[in-house]
Amino acid sequence: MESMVEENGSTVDPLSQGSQSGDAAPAIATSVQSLSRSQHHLVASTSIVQLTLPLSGTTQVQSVIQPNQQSVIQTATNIQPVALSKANVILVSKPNSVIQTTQGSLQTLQVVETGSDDSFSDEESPKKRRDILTRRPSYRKILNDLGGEGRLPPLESSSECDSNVDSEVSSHSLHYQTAYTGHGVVVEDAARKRELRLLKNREAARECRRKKKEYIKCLENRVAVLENRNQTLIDELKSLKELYQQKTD
DNA sequence: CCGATAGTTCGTCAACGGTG
DNA sequence: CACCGTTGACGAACTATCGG
Repeated sequence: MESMVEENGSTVDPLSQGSQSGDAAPAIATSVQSLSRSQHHLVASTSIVQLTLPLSGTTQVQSVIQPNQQSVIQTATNIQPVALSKANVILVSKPNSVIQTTQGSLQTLQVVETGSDDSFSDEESPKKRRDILTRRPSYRKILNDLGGEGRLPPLESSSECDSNVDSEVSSHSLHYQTAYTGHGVVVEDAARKRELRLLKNREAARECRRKKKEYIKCLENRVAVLENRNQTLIDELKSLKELYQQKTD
């Protein structure tokens, strides 16, 4: 896949970035684990573009521009929200980056060094740490959240599939009721409960995989949008640079 | 055509979180 | 706490591709 390229030549791969930083950024990013056995820790940004800007030392800053919301500046190890109004252009000068808007107002980017990639404090419980690292909202929730931004439709309630399950299960249940007489009722009951559970889980797995595919499609669409937007911004940056160069000459 | 290999799909289990 | 839904992991079955 083509990487996100920025002024200073650094590249950002929107699908691998989060695994490098190793932190959780719920405000702007959602991690996906094990989309396939050879594709671990795919990370999707909910932003339109991300620019990686090397600053002093090892600190990196991701500039996240969202079309319908305030933009966010995030370091690789910690979230650093900076308000940027929509449609502003980010001009980056290194090493002490300054966020500059086209309206002329300057917003100095304050970078907080955290010292290590491990953004978890000692006070956080192992369980919480593990949850942050490994737990992920369901595909339904992720897609509904994305849909809430107004760019993606909410995930359908899959009522068709649910109703299919219900009808199939209920028909089995009816069948079970007729078998609850005579000896070995307990054993038979357990066996039928297991059968029912397997049936439900089978359907649940199908539904889960369907949602997963849908989610991946959304991510792929988003990548395409991000790449387009990235190119637009690169072009815009280039023209602004040329304009600036003409003025200073 | 046939066997080997890789990739995909499906069912199942287990772990976890949410809910009543 | 029991129950249920969700989803990662695993193995088996199936499918596609390729070289001999």
